Amino acid sequence: MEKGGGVRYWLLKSEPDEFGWPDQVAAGDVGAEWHGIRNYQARNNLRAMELGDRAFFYHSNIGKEIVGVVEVTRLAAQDSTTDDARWLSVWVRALHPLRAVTLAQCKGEPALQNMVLLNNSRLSVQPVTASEWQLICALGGFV
DNA sequence: GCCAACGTTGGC
DNA sequence: GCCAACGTTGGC
Repeated sequence: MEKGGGVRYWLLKSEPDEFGWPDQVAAGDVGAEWHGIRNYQARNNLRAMELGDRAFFYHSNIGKEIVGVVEVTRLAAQDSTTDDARWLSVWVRALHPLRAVTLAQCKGEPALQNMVLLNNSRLSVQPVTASEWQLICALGGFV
């Protein structure tokens, strides 16, 4: 568990008809609470996030594509949508839109074959490696 | 709408 | 602690 090694990278999944990129953008610099995570692995990833960490915003089900970059603005704390102390949420704000990078596109990239997105499709909060991050940013036109 | 993969629950 | 049954997620 590397600590203090600078910004780390993540991927957050949301169904766009529940909460999509436009909703995240509309939340502005204050951002929005990333709530509703009820999976231990995902929760542990939330807990590992630090201020300033960046995450891809992924549209699951509808779209199946990475559509933007968000930044962590509040550390993990009690999820406001439950009293159950096991569940945490962070806050994130929209940082930059991406030209959509589709799941199919990722599958076609040899350098992305080990992405969690391709190998554990059900995990809704995932780590992303620095090299994966850079490649997807390049594909998405975010330089 | 279907189904595979995965996580959780609960009986033993 | 094992494992069968069940529920959920998410790609197709």
